[in-house]
Amino acid sequence: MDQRRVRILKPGKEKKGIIAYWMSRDQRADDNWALLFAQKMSLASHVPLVVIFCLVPHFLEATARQYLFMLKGLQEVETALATHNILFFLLTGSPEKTIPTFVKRFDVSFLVTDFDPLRIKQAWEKNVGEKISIPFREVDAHNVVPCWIASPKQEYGAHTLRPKIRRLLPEFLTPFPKLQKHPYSFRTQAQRNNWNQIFNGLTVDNTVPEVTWIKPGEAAAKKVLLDFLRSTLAGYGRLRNDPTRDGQSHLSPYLHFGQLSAQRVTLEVIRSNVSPAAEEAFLEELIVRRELADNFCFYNSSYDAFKGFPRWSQTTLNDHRKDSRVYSYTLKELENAQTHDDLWNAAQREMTVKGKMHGYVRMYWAKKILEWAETPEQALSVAIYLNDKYELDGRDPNGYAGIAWSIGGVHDRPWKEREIFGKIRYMNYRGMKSKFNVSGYIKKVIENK
DNA sequence: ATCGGCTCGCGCAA
DNA sequence: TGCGCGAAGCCGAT
Repeated sequence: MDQRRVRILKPGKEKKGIIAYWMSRDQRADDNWALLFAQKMSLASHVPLVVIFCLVPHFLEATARQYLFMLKGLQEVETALATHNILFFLLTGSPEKTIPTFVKRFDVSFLVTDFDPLRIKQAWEKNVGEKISIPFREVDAHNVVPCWIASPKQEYGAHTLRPKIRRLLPEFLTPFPKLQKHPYSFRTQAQRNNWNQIFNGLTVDNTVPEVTWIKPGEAAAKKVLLDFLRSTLAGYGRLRNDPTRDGQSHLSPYLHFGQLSAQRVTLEVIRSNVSPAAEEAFLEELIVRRELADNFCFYNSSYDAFKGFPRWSQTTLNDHRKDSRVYSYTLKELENAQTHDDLWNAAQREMTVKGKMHGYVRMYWAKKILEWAETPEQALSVAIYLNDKYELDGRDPNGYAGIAWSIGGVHDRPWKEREIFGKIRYMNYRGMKSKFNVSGYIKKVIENK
């Protein structure tokens, strides 16, 4: 494995004792560079390997929809790890407490975690590091090109990140070694996790129910990937922006929870021998756009705030604060899809019912919130609130970057100045109608197809 | 249907 | 210092 994937969070020499991988963003047994790295270290030291996951109650306001998708995936991870002689611990509570306690209790000698650019994970890592005295490593198991290697700074747009990724891709797009059956067993009194008890004990928002059109877990993810390669990839470039067609990959929930590796998807797409145009269109989204979102969140800690917008955008939005808003809605009205705009209502309804709004409509949806909100700050917080509450892949850098693009011109350029938006790119109903069959989309959402 | 202008600033060439 | 060009568009002219 390329050592540039690994960052040293805490240096130090390894003592005797087991090695632990604190799994967080990359919730899978296969194709996981953080797990593979932890196993390599354990094999070199001839010690057992364990995997820990910290279940945080009320994580960033996540709902039953997201918790159940995640936990069912983790249940599968436990089984897969067990066949490799690796124990899986599900701890409940804040990682800042549970991880150091675990390290002490089981004499962990070396700690590995996976990379996540969001503030909360970065803070957890910092606080865990301060409370332990063993070496601590972070592995970027999510991106094909590790975030800090792709670029050392916040990029201005896809066009500045793209050439950097392209140059490094041959170095990082390598096949995955197989996880080995671990030869060193961990003897402990720890009992297997009681999943029913975990599901029933959840004290999260139950008003947002599970969805059934997409199944959680690594096995389901691989099946969806196969279906995509077989039937959708060839037309991806042509159909992905038409929400009345089934032209998307549907992989984002799996990628978000790390139930599927973007690098695995890339390898399979290339192996599929699809046309170069379709391959390029899809890899642009899968790699360049996703890794740009990680870059944005990692290097801009205000990724969900007005002050995280580029200067020109803050200036122009400030110039238009006093513009009169023609429409205005309460959060409840928005949440219940009760606006005058039937396309917007359909988009909102698609999200609340399916847990996934079509990518192209998402831009329109967020820009309308800016148009109707009293301030850009309110627009931002409402869009993030709704996205994180209903989307299966809420709380993802992709979501924050997408909303910042729509409302704050992040990774975009200025356009013709107008009311409220200032120089932020404008989108309207007329434009949507010229791009796809709006009434067909609305009908499709209402019929829940 | 198609085209240019809108408007900012990076990044590279010179 | 100059210049080309960019994540998803709009608008008006032709």
